[in-house]
Amino acid sequence: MEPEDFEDKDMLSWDINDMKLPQNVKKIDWFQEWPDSYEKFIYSSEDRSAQRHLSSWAMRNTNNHNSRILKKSCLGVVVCSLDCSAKEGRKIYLRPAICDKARQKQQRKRCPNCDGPLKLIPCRGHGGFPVTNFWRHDGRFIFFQSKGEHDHPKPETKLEAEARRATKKVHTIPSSSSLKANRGREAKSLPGETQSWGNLPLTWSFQESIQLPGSDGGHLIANTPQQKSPNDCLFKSYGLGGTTDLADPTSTLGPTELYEKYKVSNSRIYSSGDLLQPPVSGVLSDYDDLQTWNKNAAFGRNPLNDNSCPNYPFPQTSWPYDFSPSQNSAEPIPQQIPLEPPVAKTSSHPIWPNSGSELYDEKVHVDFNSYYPSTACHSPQEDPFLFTYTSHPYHQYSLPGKNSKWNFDEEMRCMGLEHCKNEMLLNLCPLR
DNA sequence: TTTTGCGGGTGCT
DNA sequence: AGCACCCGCAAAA
Repeated sequence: MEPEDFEDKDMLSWDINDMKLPQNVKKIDWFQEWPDSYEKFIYSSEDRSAQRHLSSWAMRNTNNHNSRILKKSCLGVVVCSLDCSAKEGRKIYLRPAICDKARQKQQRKRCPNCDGPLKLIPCRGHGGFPVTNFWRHDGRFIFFQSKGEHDHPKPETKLEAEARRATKKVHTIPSSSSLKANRGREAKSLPGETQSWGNLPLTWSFQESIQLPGSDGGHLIANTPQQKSPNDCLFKSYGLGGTTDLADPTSTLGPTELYEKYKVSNSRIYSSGDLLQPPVSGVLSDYDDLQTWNKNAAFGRNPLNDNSCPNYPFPQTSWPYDFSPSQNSAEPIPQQIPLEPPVAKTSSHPIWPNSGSELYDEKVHVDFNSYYPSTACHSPQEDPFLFTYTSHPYHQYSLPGKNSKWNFDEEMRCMGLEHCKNEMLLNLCPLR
């Protein structure tokens, strides 16, 4: 079969090992942050996340002696061997280091919660072997195929793990007396914390704060068997979206260009009305450098270039599919991105008051978009929370149902997490 | 220091 | 041959 002969119904019939892969792809997929089961996706070659073969699962490169197809296998998840529970019963699900050496080193460390030994739960979701992911670049697309179904909880995401390390560094660098003072308090509150694990409060609290159970886009909005990327969820949740217009030759903006176009200045995060705000008054005292705060608070996540849907423009209300919150959560939502030119309309995002109108600083960014992703887009599997904590190892929040329009206050109340809201800003500062 | 990709090599089926 | 996995290397972050 010639690539050109592929029809929509054949879009799923290809195999990563096929000599020829479909090239007349009409719909490309949203980047999947948590691909699971036996799935296949076709991403745009412009998709930065796809280009980087990203996954929130801890995937390590595996040599398959085929330079055309990149193969990665899952490393599983690192848990506390004592099966301790942190605040509110949350479990420890750390991201295994990808590097063998780093992973060995990691396993010698202690549980950040109880100081107990850590253990690695290997992935055996593919016939007893780790789940494997395959990536293949072909033409204008990047083909992805996963084999196996993860049989373990989700680890923290790459960016979350990086943020944890970064936070640790911040802590190990005495920069001010106030910082030192807070260290003492923090150390006291976290007897199990080691230097290596650094600022757990930040990671945990931040997750807790950002995690909006009720806004679980994965279930709430998309509610498809497979996980949606953070951005995916967000866009769907708010009826937002973008597209890579491969069908329209007149389109002058590719995904990357659109991404650049919609970058928002770092200063935006301090705008009134933003979900995340800079540390205030006393809280801020711990951080002389706002950027430092900003960086930590942001977890360095920017879906636009590091995470999911990196290439899709921000807010656009006009979209071939109705991803509005009102959509029945039980209804499957197309996960594919039709390659049709979007009708660009200006819209105001609930948490990006002026999103799309200003530019993000690529280096110091707060990416609200990506927050949801790992927090709000959970598969029915288990929920690692942003930092691998969860109220229940395999918890799953109830679905708000049709009227899932996100209301921060309401969600917090409904989920009995009112305190999250109250502590949110404080939690954003790792040195509180 | 860690991630990522690559590739040589080995052992198993 | 296909697969899993080990190892080391190099580039990049």
